Amino acid sequence: MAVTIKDIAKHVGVAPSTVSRVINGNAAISKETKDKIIKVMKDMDYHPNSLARNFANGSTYAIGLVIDASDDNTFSNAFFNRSVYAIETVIQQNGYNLLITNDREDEKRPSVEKLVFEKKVDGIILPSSSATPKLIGVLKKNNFPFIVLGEPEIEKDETSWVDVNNALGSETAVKHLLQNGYKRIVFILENRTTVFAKNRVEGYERALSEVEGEARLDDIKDCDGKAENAFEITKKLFEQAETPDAILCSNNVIAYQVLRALRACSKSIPDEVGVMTFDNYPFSEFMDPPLSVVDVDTFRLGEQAASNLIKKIQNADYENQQTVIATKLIIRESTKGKRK
Amino acid sequence: MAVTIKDIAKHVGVAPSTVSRVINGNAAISKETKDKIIKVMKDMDYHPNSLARNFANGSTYAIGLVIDASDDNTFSNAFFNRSVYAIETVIQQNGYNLLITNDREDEKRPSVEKLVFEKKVDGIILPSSSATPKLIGVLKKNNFPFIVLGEPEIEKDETSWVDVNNALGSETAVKHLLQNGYKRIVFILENRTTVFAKNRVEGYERALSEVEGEARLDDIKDCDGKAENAFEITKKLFEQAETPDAILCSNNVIAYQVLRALRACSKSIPDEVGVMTFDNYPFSEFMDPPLSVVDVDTFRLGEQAASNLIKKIQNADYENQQTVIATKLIIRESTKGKRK
DNA sequence: CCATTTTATGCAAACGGTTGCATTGGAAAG
DNA sequence: CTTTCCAATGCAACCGTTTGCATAAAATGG
Repeated sequence: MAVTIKDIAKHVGVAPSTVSRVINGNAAISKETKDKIIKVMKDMDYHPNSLARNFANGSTYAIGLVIDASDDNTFSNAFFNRSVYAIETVIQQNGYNLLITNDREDEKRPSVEKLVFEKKVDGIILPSSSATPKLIGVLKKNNFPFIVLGEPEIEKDETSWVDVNNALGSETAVKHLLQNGYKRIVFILENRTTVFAKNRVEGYERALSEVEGEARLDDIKDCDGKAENAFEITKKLFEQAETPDAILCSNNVIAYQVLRALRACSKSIPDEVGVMTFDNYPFSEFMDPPLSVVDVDTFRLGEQAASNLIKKIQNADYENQQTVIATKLIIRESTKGKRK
Repeated sequence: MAVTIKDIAKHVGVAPSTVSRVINGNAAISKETKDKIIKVMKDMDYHPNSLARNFANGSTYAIGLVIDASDDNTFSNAFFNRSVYAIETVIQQNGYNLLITNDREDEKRPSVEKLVFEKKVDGIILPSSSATPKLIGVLKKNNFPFIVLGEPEIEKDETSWVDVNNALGSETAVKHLLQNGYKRIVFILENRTTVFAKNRVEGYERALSEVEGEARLDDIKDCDGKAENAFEITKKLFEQAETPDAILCSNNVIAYQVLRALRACSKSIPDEVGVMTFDNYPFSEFMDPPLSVVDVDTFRLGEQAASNLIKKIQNADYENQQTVIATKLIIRESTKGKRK
């Protein structure tokens, strides 16, 4: 067996409690004793057993991150990664560990609830797609700290969440396009049913509503979850009599398909058609032409979520808080302006 | 406080140990008692406290996954995601939880070693980039179960690891190109120094060595870690007197840049130049033209790693094992053959 | 029908820390 | 020189479960 706190105590000639106090630094211990204990701990290569520690403290020092397993889209996951990285960074700085669980609904006792009931984590972060009434109910009933990543569909005002200002993001994007001479702007989304998609649509419509009758509101296209459909959708757009002169994409994969389609139709960017997309993938800068984007700071998203959750864990009556993170427009070649 | 095993015992009128045995189902308990206990557990909404449980068992039922924090490449992480998903799936099926840590070298007591010393996990999975002599030393000294994701640079034969058959993968790819009439094949890598890159180069050279003097071995280009450099590299290739007629890319981002460059040089694919890449990104199928790829099954990679590690955790003298996963050639448009 | 084995259950120690309370010795205060 | 107070440390209970050993009851065998 490994060396325990008692071994240290025995060797130094003090009580285990004294050693414990040195480890936790939460009580007055004479410098002399302290130094002796620290030395012996080093010499004996002692490491506190976190199992025992957690048990005694009634805390796991772990926070759970739920991942929507049904989201098989590698690319959007890639994007999510920055958030995960941020979350991990913040909670580690605060002495917590990150426990990741896929949200599988198919089991009798869903794994997420298990984390709560069995006290496997001190708090959880979950994507809005996992924030079902059932789960939220369980969490609230148990007074369990949690925060939602992305604006939830339910109990918006009674839960903590962080999200990107999607509405304002697309509003700004559309306005930028309008200012650069583009008039009929089509918005292509991967899946219109999510909350964030709705918010983006809202911003899109808001921006267009300020312009006199020039915009057509049926110019919102849905890829039905398959970004590659954007290729056909775009091609069809340009077969119509009245063709658009700008396309706003809800992500980079769609943007890629749009670029392909425009090439196939021999449309030049940005002269004839402006293209803009959400999500600043590292490589949008190197696309052809370099893409203007609505940059979403997913690192800050994760950072906010994590620090918020930790506050809640450490202070039970920390009140619910909704944080909205601003997007940033990055202007590149693809929206440089329409040729008159 | 939550309801404990003692509360259950009291209500049923048995000893706590009996309840424990029912929970673990590892002893003979009369059906009658068992049913009574189960009923009361349900009625009182009892859930075993895993903190206490883990403590008593001396096990965390968690496995640690180390992520190379220095790898800021969102795209390769996206790829890694499939492995993470697989790992999570397998360990959850076995009753373990997944704990994720970024490998930060900058701290005094590196977080990875902390996981080991403080018994925060029962075993760890680490990428070969984190498999430093120091860490491996610590793990071995503590007889701590671990498995490396990707062929490690050191102690290849004395550690467990899983990897993709990179050498054979590129060998097959090159042979396919040769068979389809391409003669001078350039290999563009993101970073030639990693083990897996070396293995790929090895396969590339092996395939070429079987052909009579037609191949030039200086046809290996390194992007110095920046995939976007592939654009310039490719363009330069076609400014030379003797131009290549096929390009093998070490990942999709490179492939994308290569496609761009070829378009800029007005080279047609696959007529004049064949293009092939590693990693079957969902969208390589929708590139222009659809890309032939060396498909790397990262799901299986993670799956293997996880199940291997679990065996090792549950059976201390399970011997080290090296698993190499075959790649698969997926032939699409981009290597259809050179026009004679 | 008694001896032996098996089955079902209880008892209590153990896991390795943490922490409230008690105790001691010495310093500060009067 | 007492009295008071505080800093430093020890004692022992406790956190919730598991498990080896003991025991009683029931089943089996001869």
